[in-house]
Amino acid sequence: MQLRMTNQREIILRELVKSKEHLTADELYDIVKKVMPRISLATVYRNLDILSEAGIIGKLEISGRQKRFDHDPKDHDHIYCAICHRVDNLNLERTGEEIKKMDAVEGYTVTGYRLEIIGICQSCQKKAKEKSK
Amino acid sequence: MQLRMTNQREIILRELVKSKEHLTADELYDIVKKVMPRISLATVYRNLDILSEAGIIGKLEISGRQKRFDHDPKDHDHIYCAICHRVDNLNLERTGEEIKKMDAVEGYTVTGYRLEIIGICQSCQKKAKEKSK
DNA sequence: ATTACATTTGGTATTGATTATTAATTGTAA
DNA sequence: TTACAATTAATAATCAATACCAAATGTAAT
Repeated sequence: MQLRMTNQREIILRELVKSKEHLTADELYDIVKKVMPRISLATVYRNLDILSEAGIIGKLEISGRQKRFDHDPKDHDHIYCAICHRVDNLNLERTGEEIKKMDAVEGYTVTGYRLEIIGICQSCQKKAKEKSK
Repeated sequence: MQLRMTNQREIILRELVKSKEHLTADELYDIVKKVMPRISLATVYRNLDILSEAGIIGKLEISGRQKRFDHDPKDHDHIYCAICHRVDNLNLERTGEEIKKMDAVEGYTVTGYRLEIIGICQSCQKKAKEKSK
C-alpha cells in the first residue's frame, strides 16, 4: 500500500475522522476550506477516493444519492434517514452468513452484499411532531 | 390511483414487460424508439417515474449507478453483476423479519431496507475463463 | 545543491444521468 | 366547439463526479 501523506491528504483525513460523521465530498470540502482555503474540490474527491481505495476510510453508496465517506473503514452496515439523509453506522450480527450460503444462486458467484436500512432519525421524528401540533 | 394510459405510456410499459429485464431508461428508450421513433427521452423518464410511483413497475437504485426499472413491481431483492452490471431478481426467504426487530435502533424508526447481493454473473465468469486460457 | 523525473495540486472544463422548462399537441368534458 | 387540463417533444439546466492540464511540489541519484 505505502501511501504518501501529502498535506491536503492528511487534512482531509483528519477532518473526516474528527467529524465522526458520514460526510459527502462537498460537506467535507467546506470544512477543509476553513483550514486550507485554497484547496480544490477536485482534490477532495481525488483524495477521498485514494484513501478509500487504500482501505483507510469507507465509501458509501446510498441508493440514488450523493456518495458519503465513512471515517470507519471496517465492514459494517448503515441506516439512513429517508428525510434528512443522514447516515449512521449499524452493528448487526452479521447477516452475512446466510448470504454466503447463497453462493451460485441464479448462476452467480456471490462476492458480497450491501444492506441498507431505511428509517426516520430521531431529529426528523421530533420535527414531524412539532409540525403536527 | 386511476392512471390514464397514453400511447407512449402504454408502449413504454409494454416494452419493459416484454423485455423481462431490468433496463435503464436509455436502454428502454432505444427499444421504444423502434416502435415510436419520435418519442423523447424525457418522456421515457417521466413515464417510468409515473409508472413506478403508481406501483405498476419497480424502480431500482443500485449502489452508485444508473437507475434500472423492474417489470415486476412486487417487493423482492436483487443480485447484480459487478462486471457487466446486469441485475436479476432474487427470491430470498425474507430476511426482513430480523430487520423489523431492529425497530428503534439508534433512535430511528425503521421503515424498510434494501438488500443488494453483489456477484459475478454466469456470462462474465465464462468470459473471464476464456481470457485466462 | 542540481538536474531529472514522478506525483500531486488547483482551476476549470467535461461528462453523464436526470430533471426542469416551455410551446405545441392531444385529450376531456361541459 | 369552446375551454381547460394533461401530456408531449425538444432542449436547456442541474448536479455530482471525473478528466484534463499547466504549475507546483516531492524524491532520488548525482
